[in-house]
Amino acid sequence: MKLEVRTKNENQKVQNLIIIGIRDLINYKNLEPGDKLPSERKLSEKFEVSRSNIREAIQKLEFYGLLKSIPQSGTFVANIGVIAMNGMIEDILRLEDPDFKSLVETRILLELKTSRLAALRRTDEDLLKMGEALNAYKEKVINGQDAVQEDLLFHLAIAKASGNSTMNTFMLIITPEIITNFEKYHVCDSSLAKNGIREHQEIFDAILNKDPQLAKQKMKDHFKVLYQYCYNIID
Amino acid sequence: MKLEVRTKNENQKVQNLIIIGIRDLINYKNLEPGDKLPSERKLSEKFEVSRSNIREAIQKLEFYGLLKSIPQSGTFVANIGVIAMNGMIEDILRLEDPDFKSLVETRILLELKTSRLAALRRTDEDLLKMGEALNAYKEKVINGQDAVQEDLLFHLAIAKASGNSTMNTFMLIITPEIITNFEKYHVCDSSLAKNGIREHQEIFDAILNKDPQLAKQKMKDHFKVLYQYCYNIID
DNA sequence: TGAGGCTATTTGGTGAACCAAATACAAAAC
DNA sequence: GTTTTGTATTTGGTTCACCAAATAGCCTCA
Repeated sequence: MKLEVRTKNENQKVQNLIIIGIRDLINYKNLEPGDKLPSERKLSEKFEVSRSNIREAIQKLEFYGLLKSIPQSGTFVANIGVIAMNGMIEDILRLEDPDFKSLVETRILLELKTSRLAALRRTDEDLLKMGEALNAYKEKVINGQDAVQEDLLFHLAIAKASGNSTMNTFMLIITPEIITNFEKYHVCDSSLAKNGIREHQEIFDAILNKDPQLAKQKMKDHFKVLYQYCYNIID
Repeated sequence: MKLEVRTKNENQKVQNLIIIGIRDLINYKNLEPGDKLPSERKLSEKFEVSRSNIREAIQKLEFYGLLKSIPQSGTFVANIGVIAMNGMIEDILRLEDPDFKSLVETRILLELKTSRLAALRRTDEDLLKMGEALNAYKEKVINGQDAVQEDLLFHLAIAKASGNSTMNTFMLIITPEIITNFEKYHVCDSSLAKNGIREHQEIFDAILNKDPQLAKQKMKDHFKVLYQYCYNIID
């Protein structure tokens, strides 16, 4: 087999072709949930790609919960039916990279909820962590330094305090992209940052006092400026 | 180097140790954003693990946007500062597996939004796909068959129509787990399913007529039963 | 006949060798 | 002194050979 170096884009294309192949295999061979896929070696032969490529594709489908690999045994179709399998694979194939606007939109949605949940569920330890993050943020802003990172870490602390691990994970996934774009577009400059201290403090207090409605409202206020700022940049 | 077979749990532990090692390296060596990490070989030597293990750990951090690998060049620290880096790595290490309750909670949050956005942004093509999914669902229910998959595919079609790729991705991530649990707990039995047709139709109509408020409300109604049902199971 | 154990094969996982692009560095050319 | 060119090294990616667990088939013995 000749050795090829592929660009990321080409690699993506190959992977998608393998995923299509696996989908067709499931359809054609009428594989039910729990059935075993052909071995990685056979698949690599059949699709005429390396075993690594096969493994990558399988890992991707495993990430989305469609397959399940078991060591020394085989790769199995997950416990969702063929219809859902086909639908989801189609969606995964067509999935596009997230744009900044969609990230901000999703962040706001998540955070209005996490702030509310945090007010309901926060433990004393959560509160301590949030306090630390808030102080780190304040200090930076007062010294006139850039505080985008500390800002986001405070928000992540809230997500953690929400007690919802899924939302916490999702916040972690979108945060780096948010930070990068904020720094790129100079969102959260010093003029915004001064209000930021007050707004963060208000959110913190509401969560401290276990007032979910107020926590959500204060988060909303906090995002109001940010949101408009972002949309001016984007549109 | 001796060959070991590790359980998934042990593997997780090793990976976490490597991630901690990388974090310490960044801190101790004061690596700034954009700086290059030691090569995979050197890291594998330093941490006394195989290069595969190093690559896995790097790929995980790359998934969360903290590192960036460039072929034939090196692995670089992402463009977020050391503070955010440390905070996020700590969060990633402590991240727990999502529980069903947190999944349902997140799903409801996402879908109230996607239905609203879909009503605002749906294209004719989106509508077509949603219609197809709805019909497939109806047919199954009328025939008295299990329709969990078709149910979820209709909801995924809405997520796609929302025009928000981030939310679409997140819905794809949680859907398989939702399906599995629903089938496990026999959520969406026939009694629920008959109301389901009407409720789905109402959501569809609201999106068709581009009425965001109604779409959200109908989605809320749809989840009301479901939500209580789930909570009875869980708690 | 069938239950238990033994062996050969198959499987996903792992590690080492290898690849080509990128980089670093020094020598040569101007 | 500066630029260019040639070469050796370094790098993440890729492939291949091997591992041990799991499995399947067969044989043995009761």
